[in-house]
Amino acid sequence: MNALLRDANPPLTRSVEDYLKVIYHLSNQGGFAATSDIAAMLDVAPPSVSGMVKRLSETGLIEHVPYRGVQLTAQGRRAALRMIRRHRILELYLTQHLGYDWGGVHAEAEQLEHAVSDELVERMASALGHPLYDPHGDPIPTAAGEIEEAELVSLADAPVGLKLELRQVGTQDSARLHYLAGQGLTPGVLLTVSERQPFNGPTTVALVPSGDPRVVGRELAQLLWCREVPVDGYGAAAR
Amino acid sequence: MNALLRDANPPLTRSVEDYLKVIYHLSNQGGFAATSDIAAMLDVAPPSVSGMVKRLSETGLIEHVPYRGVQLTAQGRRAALRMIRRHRILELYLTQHLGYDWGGVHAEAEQLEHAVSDELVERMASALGHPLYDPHGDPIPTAAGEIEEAELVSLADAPVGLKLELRQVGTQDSARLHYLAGQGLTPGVLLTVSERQPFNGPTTVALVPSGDPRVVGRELAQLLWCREVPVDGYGAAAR
DNA sequence: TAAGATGATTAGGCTATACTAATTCGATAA
DNA sequence: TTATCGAATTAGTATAGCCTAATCATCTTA
Ligand SMILES: [Mn+2]
Ligand SMILES: [Mn+2]
Ligand SMILES: [Mn+2]
Ligand SMILES: [Mn+2]
Repeated sequence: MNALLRDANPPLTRSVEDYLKVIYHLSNQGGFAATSDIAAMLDVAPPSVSGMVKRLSETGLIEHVPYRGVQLTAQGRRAALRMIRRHRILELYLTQHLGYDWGGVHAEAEQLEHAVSDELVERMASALGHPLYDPHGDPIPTAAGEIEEAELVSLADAPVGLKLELRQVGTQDSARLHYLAGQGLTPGVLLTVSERQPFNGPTTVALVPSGDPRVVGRELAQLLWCREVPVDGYGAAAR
Repeated sequence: MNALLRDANPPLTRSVEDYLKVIYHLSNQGGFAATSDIAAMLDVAPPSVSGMVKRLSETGLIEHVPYRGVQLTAQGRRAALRMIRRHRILELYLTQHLGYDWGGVHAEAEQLEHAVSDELVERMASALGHPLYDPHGDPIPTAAGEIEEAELVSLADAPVGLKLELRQVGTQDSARLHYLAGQGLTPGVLLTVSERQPFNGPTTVALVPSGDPRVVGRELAQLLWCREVPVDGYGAAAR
């Protein structure tokens, strides 16, 4: 078959969709996604990434600077955000309508995101009342491809004394998620930073309004992304 | 990599899963599924089927008699029924919980059946109350791999005068399904055969209890599979 | 500034799945 | 009983993904 006659815009394969998502996450802060980081996140060998990168840049989904890394083009970014929308709507639907807990949804959504039709995604979004956040607090991109960019501080960096709303939990690891849920540390919770031990020590917080203390080690604290709340306090209701 | 060290039981690919399903449907009545019929149903070229048939028989999923066709082994049959269970539960879930109509579910389920986990399938089955039939009236295999074998007559062959319950609609074509639904011809409906024109002519039925007449051409009548109902009449309630 | 170390790429191969063109088998019909 | 025809198979090729081993580029450090 003549290459010129081949479909100019074939649908993306599931591999390509996953590559675009991880490139989005790795280059989100404006930088380049490195080959080895992409390889690690997708659990493939670095040469596999080099090969895929060649194809993706030929099709105009990414920009490749050899030995530096890659970034998404506008087209690639649109495709990535479409996948992220699907993934997060699926996660929320599975928790809200099918009894999944937030530690178990990720793996299921990782598969389903490639199989659902646009129609099904939008039907689930409707059934959920067009939600803005997934079960982990991550913002759901709109169908038009816009995504909320919140300025959040990690609990590991938040100064003592601050009152915070926990907004996002930055892991998909189900053991960590289950532990955090057991501690009552889920998106939407209010807390104040009561102290922090030196030398990368744990952070102690007090839940609001109960006042219950929680001691959070640095590894987990780095995963807890928070929004500062005015101390007089109706920030959560205003969200 | 040494072939002997490769995974002895790799998960089935989506292609393999679809081949097994169509072989099941084509060889259901005990016969052999022909290469060209498999090719037509999967919309691939016959040599592609020959190649796949070789691999599937090497892995013990089918039995191949060259130039005759193929049949499923016990293992292949189990795999096929597992896919059919997934497909039918998905179809029913999409219609019952997400507002799909019965003409639109098939294509969606055809993709999702390969992506859902066993856990998700069983959660959907629970949410549906462990249903026995899909939206088209087809029986849903159990998780253990058993399937109801009903003796049904096609409306095209049913003798005049008989009282019938419409049980299954044997097509996935959405135009035909929409038309039939518009005529009130959906699984569970009761009807009596009032007359049939000769020379492959249409069959006229009366809906029960309304008595409304419906004239059904031979092509559609052949798709309507019915169960005979005792004339005194509580068959439907006993189902 | 030259050597390592580290990370990226190229070279070469493998499997799954499809295709077209050529060939072969088997059933039917002269 | 053989010629023929349609179905099935084989031969050969392509693409998407992945791999390991070898090479190459860039950054760091002595
Ligand atoms: Mn995925
Ligand atoms: Mn999430
Ligand atoms: Mn179906
Ligand atoms: Mn399918």
